Amino acid sequence: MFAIVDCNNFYASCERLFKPKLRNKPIVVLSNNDGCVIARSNEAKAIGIKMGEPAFKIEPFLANNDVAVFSSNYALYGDISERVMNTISSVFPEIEVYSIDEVFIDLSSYSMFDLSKLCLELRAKVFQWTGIPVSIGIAPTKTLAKVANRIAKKEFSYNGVFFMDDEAKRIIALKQFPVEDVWGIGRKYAIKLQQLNVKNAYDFCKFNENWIRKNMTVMGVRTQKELQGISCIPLEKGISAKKSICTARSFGKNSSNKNIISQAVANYAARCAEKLRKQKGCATYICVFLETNRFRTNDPQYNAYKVIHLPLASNNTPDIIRFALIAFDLIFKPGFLYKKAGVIVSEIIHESQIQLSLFDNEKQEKVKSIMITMDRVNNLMGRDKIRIAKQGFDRKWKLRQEKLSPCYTSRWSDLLTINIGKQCELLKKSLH
DNA sequence: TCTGGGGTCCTAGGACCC
DNA sequence: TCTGGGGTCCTAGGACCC
Repeated sequence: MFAIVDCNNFYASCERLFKPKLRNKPIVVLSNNDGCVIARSNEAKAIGIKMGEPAFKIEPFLANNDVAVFSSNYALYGDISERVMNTISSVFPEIEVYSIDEVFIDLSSYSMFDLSKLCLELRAKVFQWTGIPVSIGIAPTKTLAKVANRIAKKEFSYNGVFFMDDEAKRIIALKQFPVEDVWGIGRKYAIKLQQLNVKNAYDFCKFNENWIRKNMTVMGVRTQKELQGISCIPLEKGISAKKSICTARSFGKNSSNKNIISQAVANYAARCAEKLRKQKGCATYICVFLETNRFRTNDPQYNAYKVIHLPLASNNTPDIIRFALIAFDLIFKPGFLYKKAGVIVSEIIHESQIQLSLFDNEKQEKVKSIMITMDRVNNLMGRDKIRIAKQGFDRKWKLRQEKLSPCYTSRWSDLLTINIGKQCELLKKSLH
């Protein structure tokens, strides 16, 4: 048996945590650059705000409906996520953290009869300890657990926990579950399937396996088996090292200025190097890409990328920046208004496995110790306190984040202050 | 004016080998 | 008249997830 715990409207719930006034009010959280809606509270969903909607298109609507709008605050969400995960693993040690707001639990060592009760208790505990509401789906496979989770979330009578514990429940659930919502079936496959009259998860379960294998690869077959109740996707414990790492951003303002964009690229490269060091990996390839704004169809368009094979796999910031800028120089063309740039590092090997060269080992060691010191200082004093000159100082390319909430739990200066005296007065009043 | 960012996995097909 | 059979490796592109 597996469970999946999914935080309800996670980013919106995080924003609400420290602003009780927002209870029962519509909230949306925007993507980087305040671009699109990426999270909505139930109230926001109810008034018809769509996922992925560009913010500028619905600005008047948001204002008229008194919707609280936030820029995304990943420092806050990451920290709250960690608290949720820690709470869950204090109860169930066998977990797989699947995303910032989802976690799978292996329940095979528990008695079937206790599962509902245990999960209801877990849900209450997470809410009490972190303030985040969650939904829990329990089923014999991960894919079915995802289905169960959806039911737990939608049918309020289940109190946030739905246990698919027999065949009848499985069939009823699958029959009412749209095929496009199945975990592993995306938009493209859904369209093909619907054309063949496969409308819900139950139809898919019964559908021709050969067709699925041919058109959806073994991944599709695996999904089908999982829906039939045959577990094919095991729980993955531990954090696996990334095979590629990408840092890419749209600029707050389009730019054609080579200097400004190269600073942005240097900064993305620096982020990649940091992420590499964090997982003790060294990259063999580095790729830099540039994009103009594809929505401005009247503007001249130019998209380009360049991959460079590093002479020696590396994770030190000066190296990564240097090669990123070489690649950048090769693709940059003047005269275009650039919207976005990014750096991807790939073919990542463990730092202990780098092929050392004959002569410059001493230098390598030196750079390595500089990086360790730099990371330590920056962790303590704030990102980029020590940086490479190429990263620049004015940060003209930076994101637009006009509605950023405080980092309540991860920055000293943003801690909430509570006026106890006033709270006591209010409490007394309410008791009378 | 304004439209996100970060990943994984699989396969077909080409190039090459004997 | 007739033109084999078996393999590996790499990459681009397409699908998916949050």
